[in-house]
Amino acid sequence: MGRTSDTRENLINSAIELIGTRSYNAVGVQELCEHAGVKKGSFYHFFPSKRDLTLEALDLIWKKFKEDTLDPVFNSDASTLEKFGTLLRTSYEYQSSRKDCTGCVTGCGFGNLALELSTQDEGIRKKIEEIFCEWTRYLERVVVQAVEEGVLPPETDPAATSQAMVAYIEGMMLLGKTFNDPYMLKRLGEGVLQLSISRKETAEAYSVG
Amino acid sequence: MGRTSDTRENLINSAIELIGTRSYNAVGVQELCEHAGVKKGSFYHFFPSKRDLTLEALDLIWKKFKEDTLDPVFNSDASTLEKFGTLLRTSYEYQSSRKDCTGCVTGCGFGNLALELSTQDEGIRKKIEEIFCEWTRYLERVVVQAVEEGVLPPETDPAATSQAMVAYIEGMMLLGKTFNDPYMLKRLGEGVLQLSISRKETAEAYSVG
DNA sequence: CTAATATTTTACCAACTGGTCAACTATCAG
DNA sequence: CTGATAGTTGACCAGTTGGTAAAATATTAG
Repeated sequence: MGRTSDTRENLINSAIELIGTRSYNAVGVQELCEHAGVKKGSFYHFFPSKRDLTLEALDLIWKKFKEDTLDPVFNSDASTLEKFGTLLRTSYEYQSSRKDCTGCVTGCGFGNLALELSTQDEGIRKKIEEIFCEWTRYLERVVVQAVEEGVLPPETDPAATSQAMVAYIEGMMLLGKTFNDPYMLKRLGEGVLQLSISRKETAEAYSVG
Repeated sequence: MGRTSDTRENLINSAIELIGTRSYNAVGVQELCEHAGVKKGSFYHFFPSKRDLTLEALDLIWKKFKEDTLDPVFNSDASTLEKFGTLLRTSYEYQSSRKDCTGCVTGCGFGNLALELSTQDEGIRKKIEEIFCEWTRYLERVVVQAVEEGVLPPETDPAATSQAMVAYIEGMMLLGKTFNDPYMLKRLGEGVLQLSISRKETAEAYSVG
């Protein structure tokens, strides 16, 4: 019954586009509405607040990232080396295209919002934490596979290593954005494989002082 | 001649404290003034804009970080392993204390502002880029030393490796903030040493597809 | 003691913030 | 054709945003 419309989706996509290239606080409800071709009243018909829109936008980009990148890459029968390589290359190409059309390397939408809002909005922080956890689990499976293939050493701790990889990838995106240089991702990408952490060895190495 | 005051310093310190625990856009000029015990007119007597205050705040935290952490650690005659270990432990302890007194892991002030403002303010982006460059140079010297000590393999590329380390540390801080868990830094810290990149080997490993 | 100067204060601004509400309109199921 | 329902609209709100300008007040060097 009643009318149907794609206003809801338009608003979510506008949020992804605008907040993704600038920041949460730099984009107002007004601008979001103008970009979506919608009046402010409609905004609050669909979303109780800007924050709730953002939460849904996070869900959507994570879903898309899984469908478009993570699943195709990690469900393929490629070697682990190829899988990591493809993931990194995809990130590089995406940031490259962002720079071409917006003038800026925009970085990772999750990392961006995490640093801007984690200390101020527990709900958003929690959501991104969960996304990072899921992402880590994706990588963990490949790390296990890599150990089986002999690409990573047998003492490798898959949980620690995959989390370190997520950290490294986020740091890579952060530097790419800071230097506004997509090529940074290409160069840094070469380091991910180095991150295989074997608990026993390294834990001791640092317990000085 | 004329009056003297510490209003300027107070404002810079307020900016470090407030923007550092929240975000640039979440803290207004008004609040900055209240925290510094100063009227808004005084603010604009010393700084042409909030942005300029922020630029100076960045200078100060970088200067302090060098004096309090980087210089003491890296000019010591400790082994490279101890140097990296101390740097990491200092980060952990600082974020730990932040959590104790603010309730939040606040992360790296440079990374925070970089992700929030890089696409919107070229001057701030450039300043943080320069800071990351200087930081990389600090680490590079230690990487060279580590190669000499035999802690890192002789094929190590010091420039690439030190940059990868900065990326990794920033990613570590990002995850620490996202999970609001200082212990994350402790666990992830164990991975830095793995990052020694030898150009020839890894570059080829990824040139698939 | 004075005069030049540095700092502080007060009052003000237009533009914008996120958000509300009630009236209005299009649309779909029966 | 009707009525319930879903979506749209525009006017409105109080509070805040970054920033301005001029008058008032300390302070210090000479």
